[in-house]
Amino acid sequence: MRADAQRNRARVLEAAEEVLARDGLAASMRAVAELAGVGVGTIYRQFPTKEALYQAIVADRTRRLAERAAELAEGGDPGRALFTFFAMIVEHATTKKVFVDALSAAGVDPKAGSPDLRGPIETLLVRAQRAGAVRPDVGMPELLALLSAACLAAQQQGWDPGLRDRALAVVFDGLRTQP
Amino acid sequence: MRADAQRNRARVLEAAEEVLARDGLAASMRAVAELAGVGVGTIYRQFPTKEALYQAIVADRTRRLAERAAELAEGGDPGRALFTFFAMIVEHATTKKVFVDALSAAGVDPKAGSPDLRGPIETLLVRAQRAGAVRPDVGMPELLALLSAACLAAQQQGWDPGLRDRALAVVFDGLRTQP
Amino acid sequence: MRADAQRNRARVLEAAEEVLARDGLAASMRAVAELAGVGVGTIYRQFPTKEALYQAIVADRTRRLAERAAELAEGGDPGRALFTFFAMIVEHATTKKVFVDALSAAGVDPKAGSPDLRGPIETLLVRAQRAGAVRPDVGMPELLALLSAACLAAQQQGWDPGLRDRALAVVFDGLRTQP
Amino acid sequence: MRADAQRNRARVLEAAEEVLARDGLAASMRAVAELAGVGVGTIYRQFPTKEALYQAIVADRTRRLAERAAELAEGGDPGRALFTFFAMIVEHATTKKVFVDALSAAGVDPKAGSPDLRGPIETLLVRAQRAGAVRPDVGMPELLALLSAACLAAQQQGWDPGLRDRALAVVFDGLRTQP
DNA sequence: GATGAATGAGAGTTCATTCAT
DNA sequence: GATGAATGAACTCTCATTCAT
Repeated sequence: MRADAQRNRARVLEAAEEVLARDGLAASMRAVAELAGVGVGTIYRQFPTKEALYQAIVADRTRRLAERAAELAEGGDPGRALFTFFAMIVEHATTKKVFVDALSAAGVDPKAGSPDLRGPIETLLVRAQRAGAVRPDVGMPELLALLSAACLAAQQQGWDPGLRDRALAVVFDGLRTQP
Repeated sequence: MRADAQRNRARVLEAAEEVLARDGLAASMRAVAELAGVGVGTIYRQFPTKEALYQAIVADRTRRLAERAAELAEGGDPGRALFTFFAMIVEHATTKKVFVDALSAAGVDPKAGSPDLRGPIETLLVRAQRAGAVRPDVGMPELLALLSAACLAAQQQGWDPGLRDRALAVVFDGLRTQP
Repeated sequence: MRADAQRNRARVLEAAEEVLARDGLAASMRAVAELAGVGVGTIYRQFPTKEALYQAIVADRTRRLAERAAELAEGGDPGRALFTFFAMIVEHATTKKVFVDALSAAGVDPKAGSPDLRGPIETLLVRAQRAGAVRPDVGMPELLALLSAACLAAQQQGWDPGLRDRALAVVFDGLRTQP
Repeated sequence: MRADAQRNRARVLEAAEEVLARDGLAASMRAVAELAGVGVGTIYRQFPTKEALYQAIVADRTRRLAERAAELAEGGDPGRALFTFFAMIVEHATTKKVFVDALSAAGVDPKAGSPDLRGPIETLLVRAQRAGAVRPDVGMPELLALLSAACLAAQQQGWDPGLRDRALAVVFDGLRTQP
């Protein structure tokens, strides 16, 4: 791919995230193009469809999160690692507001359930359970469900850091091995 | 208001809920009108705007849920009452799928945070805390945040009853007074 | 159908014929709407698709021509009747220029082959053959082929009346019973 | 012109004919470029405009047909020569379907009237009339009109060989010296 | 000279909203 | 009061054409 094409692709993705965050699902391709400073045709060269653009955003973001998960899985306190990742991903959702629902409504699993992320998260969960930090009867489905729920609510209602901490504290307590 | 106008209002609200549930945000006024068996003009006579129609649905639904909360607050096990109401509202979200995001994306607070519901929920929470069934350091903000989160995720991802139970079990454990 | 809707439908059809004649296949719905003095939405209310509009024009025109054919079939010189109708239809194509190709390219049979017209034309042909005015070995397929050909060329190249007469004279001589 | 440029020009013309035949008027430059195995820019270097490309195709084809006409004019039965050429050109139109209308709709005279072909055809006509095979009162305008008509209809409606023969038989009979 | 990425006007179509019937 | 025909802005997407690489 040519250098300019690559640069434009990046600009489009960035702009699309921002516009999606502002306008939600109703975001128009024209708005994305204007923010990116390119013509609409340029977007369509890279992403044949509006939905394809959305999916590309998800994929991009998922990849970055998966990397962070892998890092966390390699060292330190297993329980802490899982909770840290959980909190991090929710914080992410808050920052890049509105984007989760846009995507999931577009038929894309919200990031947590996205295939690439399942593996890394499962690793974190299993490690935490082996270390006795998390109840052994908690499975991936409910963990992902809770994660998605927190992401959705955080971004849609704009959880501030304090609220996020308090809400997640409840969830983490529920996940912890009960004495 | 004339009798037929009142009947029409009810039919429109009912149809709007169903169409919203089916088509999500993209629901068109025409579709609502057709299902209700009225002309689009008739809708506009009652609801000046699409958004006004949505808000009316929320209000309608909120009112009914508030009634249920009040009933629950009057008798029985206080802890059980809170959790029952919590679960009930999430189940509701699953059934009337897609409608939460449609509304919240339209600028309407998801039902849980809606003013009319705050009071009844607070009553349930305070009672449960007084009875020692729920941790005293849990406040309304995080309770509502968790409730919204569960509703959003449940309806957007179609939580089945089993998943709902397991996910809520974690949250409820986190809310319960820790030994 | 309401009176105003009917009036608009007629205006749209008329405008569409004219625009099609001017711009050919590339005619835009917006151009039709502007000439008709209505909004584009008004067109779409009556004709769900650009192609549907085109087909409606064909149907309209076919119906009118079929009526003329029926009239001709009822009296007078059978040979003359066939040739008169043939010439009339070609003249028609010249006047309402470009519309034939627009339609046929849109997948619609050029008027001559259009189902409603087959019957009336066959009647004229058979009568002319029985009267000995037209060669008995000429069949409908080639008659329609020649008719279509003349229509297409007449409208696409704007045959003037003199040219039309001379070209059709050749065809008619070829159709006539050879001595 | 460099050798590779010349080769590209040929490839583009060939591809353009094929694409035009397949997609008709809606043929896109991109499709032509892809089939030719060149970039779109390469086409634009040789043909400043889409229409220029179309005209070049016509010119190319006309030149080849003119050569055939000249060959036919040199020997054999004059009447037969005219009719043979007439039939040949119509068959051509059938094979390279859709292309005639694409061109003529683009404002290009259908091949028969194209300047380069007028001369050769006139030669054939005059020879046939001198030999007494064709009526002396038939002029070039109506001959070209009939030829165009047959070409247009043949390609637009996909005349099969049998239909072509029967339709042309009528025209040829009309052209022949009447006893 | 060749390439194909970028452009942006313009295409068909939809839909919230208005208003004559 | 009810109706649904009319409106036209806005949408997604295409494609002839230009120009940096």
